[in-house]
Amino acid sequence: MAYGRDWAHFTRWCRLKGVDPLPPSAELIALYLSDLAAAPDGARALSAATIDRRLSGLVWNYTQRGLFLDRKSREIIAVLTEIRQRQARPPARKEAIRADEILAMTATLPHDLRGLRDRAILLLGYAGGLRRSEIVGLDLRSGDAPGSGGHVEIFQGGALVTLNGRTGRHEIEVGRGSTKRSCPVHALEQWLDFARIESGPVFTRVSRDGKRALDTRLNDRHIARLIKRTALDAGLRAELPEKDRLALFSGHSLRAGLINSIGLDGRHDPKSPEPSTADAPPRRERFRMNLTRAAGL
DNA sequence: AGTAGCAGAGGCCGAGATAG
DNA sequence: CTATCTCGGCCTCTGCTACT
Repeated sequence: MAYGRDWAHFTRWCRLKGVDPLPPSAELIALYLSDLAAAPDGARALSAATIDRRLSGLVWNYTQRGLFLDRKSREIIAVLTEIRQRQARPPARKEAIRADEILAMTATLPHDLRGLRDRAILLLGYAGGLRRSEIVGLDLRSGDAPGSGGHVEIFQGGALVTLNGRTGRHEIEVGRGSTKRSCPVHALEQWLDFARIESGPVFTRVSRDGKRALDTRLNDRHIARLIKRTALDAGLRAELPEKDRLALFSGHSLRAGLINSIGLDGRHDPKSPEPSTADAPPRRERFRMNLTRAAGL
């Protein structure tokens, strides 16, 4: 339970201040919260959202002890409002990546097995607007390999990515790109072919010499590192210092990039009505919304 | 609308494999 | 052997979403 750590942190703070965490006192909590926002003794200042969540943790902990902390008390409301006003700023956004930048990034990859894999990851992730965890969770065929979060099927017209999300499954159609160099489906086929992958995790580890595909699923952390490294190598935003450039690109950038380039609102809408299937061609032949072309690949 | 809870993202560090 | 590289484990922070 993550709330256990909230409690531990709070009681440590109380010890340092020489006060008793029990019984709950709104004044004490308010003091604690404002300390979190003020970054005491060199610690990093927490954001209002985190402080809010910490407060939830404390309320929960008090409740577990049969006690009641009123989070709506005047003192707490006042300090939270003050923190929010002080920190008011537009939410931090990761830099979105454009299609030409993705191509520049893939161009920095070598032509060994690892390079094929990473190229497929970048292009597929970008064209499908996938999260890093969604990318590494993909299986070939619908299987239940450990850690599976969905699967991908390849057809003539493109690839169909099916994600098993928390809120149900949804499908993403990834069409073919305008050229082989920019085509996510081609990159995927190349990787699967040379890695001799016929089932199980789509993206696996590669031996260090880049000649053999291993059978363990890739960790999602690799995606984040891949994006940052290739963005640096490709010289994107070269006018910024390296530290800023690293902070700018994250594993989220693939998703954000697609959203920008085709103007979606950032979420797949599972409630949007499926087109009538009465006389539509079979699902796998449709690829009605070519995200790949829309994304500029 | 506000809250609780979940899960995604990044930092740090170390394990394991391989190159020299 | 040591150096280097890739990647995963574990942690914290925080954004997102379901629930009330």
